Amino acid sequence: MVRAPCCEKMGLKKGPWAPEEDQILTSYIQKHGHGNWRALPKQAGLLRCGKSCRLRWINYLRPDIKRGNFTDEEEETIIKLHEMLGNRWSAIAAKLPGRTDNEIKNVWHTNLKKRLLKTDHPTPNSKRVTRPKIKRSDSDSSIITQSETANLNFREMDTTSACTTSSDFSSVTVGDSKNIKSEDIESLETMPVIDESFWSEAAMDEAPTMSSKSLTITHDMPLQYPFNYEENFQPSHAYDSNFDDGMDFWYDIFTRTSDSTELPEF
DNA sequence: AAAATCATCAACCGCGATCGC
DNA sequence: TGCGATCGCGGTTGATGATTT
Repeated sequence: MVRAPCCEKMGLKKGPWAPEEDQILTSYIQKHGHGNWRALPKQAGLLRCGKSCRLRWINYLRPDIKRGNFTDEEEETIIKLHEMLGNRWSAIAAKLPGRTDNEIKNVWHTNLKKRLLKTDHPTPNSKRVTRPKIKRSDSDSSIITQSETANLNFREMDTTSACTTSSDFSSVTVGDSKNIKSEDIESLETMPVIDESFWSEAAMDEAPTMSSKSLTITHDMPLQYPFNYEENFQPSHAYDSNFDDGMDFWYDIFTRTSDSTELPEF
């Protein structure tokens, strides 16, 4: 099999993405989705290879990306999952809504691996020095600042309010927007009862009703730049393959329920 | 203050898996 | 069923800012 020539040989651009390119890619996916990554850049008018576009979208531009530093709980989850799954970053990412495999991989190599070498039993509350997020360049600074700002502003949805699209579920978290602790993955005995209809096909199109009052669906606020999410974004286009795995995970959690209607303390 | 070193993370690369003709 | 095209994953690199010397 003959490989397609790499981007450089085709005269395509490499390296960091410019805000204009982000805008073009975002607009295109909003309007048309990403049927064929390879054809996308040509159709969108980008001098990038499809691979690069896909990576940019998945790791950075997707509206359901959670930004900012990892919480202790998230880090503990990664450590635990890495014990179980090894370097299967995409599988680990599927368990951490809003986080990408690339991001998790980076965190593992730059932070967690070293921490594990120092101590066999790291504690979530152990004091750590967290370096501030690096501002990579002047052109990127607005993106990072606004993204981080956006990340601080979760839009909490009432459990009975409408979740009309699949992407509404893409950042599902439980227990007051916190993430799952590693121990909870092993012992999930007190989870809320979810109506079966929640998981039905129709539920993706219609507003589901959940029986647990303590379950909260959260949704990351869209990035200020370059999105105009509220007006223009079509959530169906945000669908990602990892979403299936993520849903499997949540389904697994919620089906292991007891009579309790309260979530465990995360 | 400058140079050297370290840490971070976006992006690239190559390969195996999967898809579709 | 075979084969080419495409996708997605994991490993790696390199640019850049932070910290240390």
